[in-house]
Amino acid sequence: MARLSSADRRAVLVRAALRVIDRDGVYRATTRAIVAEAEMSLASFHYVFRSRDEMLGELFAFVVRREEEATLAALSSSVSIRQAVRSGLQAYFDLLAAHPEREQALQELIQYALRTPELAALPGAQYRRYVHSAQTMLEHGAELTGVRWAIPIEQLSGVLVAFTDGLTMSWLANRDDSAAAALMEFAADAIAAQSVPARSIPASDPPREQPQ
Amino acid sequence: MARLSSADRRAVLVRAALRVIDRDGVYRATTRAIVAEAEMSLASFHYVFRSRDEMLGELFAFVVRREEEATLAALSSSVSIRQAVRSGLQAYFDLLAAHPEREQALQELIQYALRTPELAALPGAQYRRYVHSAQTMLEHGAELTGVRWAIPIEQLSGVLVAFTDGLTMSWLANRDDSAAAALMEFAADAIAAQSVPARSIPASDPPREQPQ
DNA sequence: GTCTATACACCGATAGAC
DNA sequence: GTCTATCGGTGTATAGAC
Repeated sequence: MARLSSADRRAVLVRAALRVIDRDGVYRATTRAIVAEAEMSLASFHYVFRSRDEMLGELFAFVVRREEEATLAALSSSVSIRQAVRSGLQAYFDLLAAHPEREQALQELIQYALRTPELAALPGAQYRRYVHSAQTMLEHGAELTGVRWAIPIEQLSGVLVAFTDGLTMSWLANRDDSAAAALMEFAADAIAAQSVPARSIPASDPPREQPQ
Repeated sequence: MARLSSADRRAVLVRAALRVIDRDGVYRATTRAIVAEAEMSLASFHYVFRSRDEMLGELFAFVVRREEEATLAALSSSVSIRQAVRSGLQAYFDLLAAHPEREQALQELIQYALRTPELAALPGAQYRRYVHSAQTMLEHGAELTGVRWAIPIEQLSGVLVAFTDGLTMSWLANRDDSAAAALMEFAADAIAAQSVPARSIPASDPPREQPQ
């Protein structure tokens, strides 16, 4: 194998490991399988990574970053906030349907990290980043469509993330596209119901639920 | 070890395996660790189970059954349907908070089963059972509080399961009780909003959400 | 820096004594 | 029916030649 800088070799190995994990699962992504995928020797792995777990930590960060970028890019122009939320969910679902192995791999990585003391803090951090992304989308969507949120935005972001988690779990389990669509319709309705026109005086009959 | 019937020995091993999985994860629940936990010899394991995967299949069925019974038992008497849904969610959450290892173990088992051809059908079946449980609860709750559902019950059951999945994922990641409570409030509102009084004439302003 | 060869632990599963 | 002993294989990680 050609001479590579340490950073380059780490990146090559992380990408190779990701292909193995997508294909065969975290459990089978052994150091041997990874270096075979990357077409390099086993010793080269341990020349740039102290351990397999160290590599998995770097891989986890890479995956979270990639996922974040993909979903944030999906903010389309919409006339209503309901439509904006709905199409944001659709963009996520399209990603899920196009690469189910990736989402499954991410779930496995979360479980693995939770069981590994050295990596146990990563899932919490990843989750906070997702909530933050959701918050950005909700704020931006509200601004674009001229509404504001009637309940605290942090709370609503958590709800949106929970919806996408639930969507992911159920679709991975049954691959039922129409059930997924129904769930997204429901979620878009329920979230949009928490919006009020941006310039209106706060209603005396306060927020909670029901039409917009 | 005393002589046991095959069925008894299988049950003993399944329960021991469950303790190991709760404590150390599916990945570390090796045949050796399991028989050590059960205080029997390795050969006894293979006397009653053809393979480790065969045992895990039996264990998976056991866990799904246990989970189902626990949630179905939680249907309390409530005056409003919102309150009924809310307390149903609370009952599930109490279970989750009391035994987080169990839910984490279940997630791992699902991932493992999806990667194992012999067990790949189990998660789908488990998911259908959950949706069915949710449907039973929603039907029963509606009956008790004198309402009916404005959208198809299968659809609403899927939503409820998605909420519990999202609740599970987020709480396992951040252990934030108040965020979990906020999510449950939101879910109870959103689901109860799909109910109408049982004896009323269907509203002319029809029940949000598309028919399927 | 990169390789081959190997150490050493542990895996699932089985043979064969009792 | 239950055990000890062991097989063949694979895991992570490292030693040492080049």
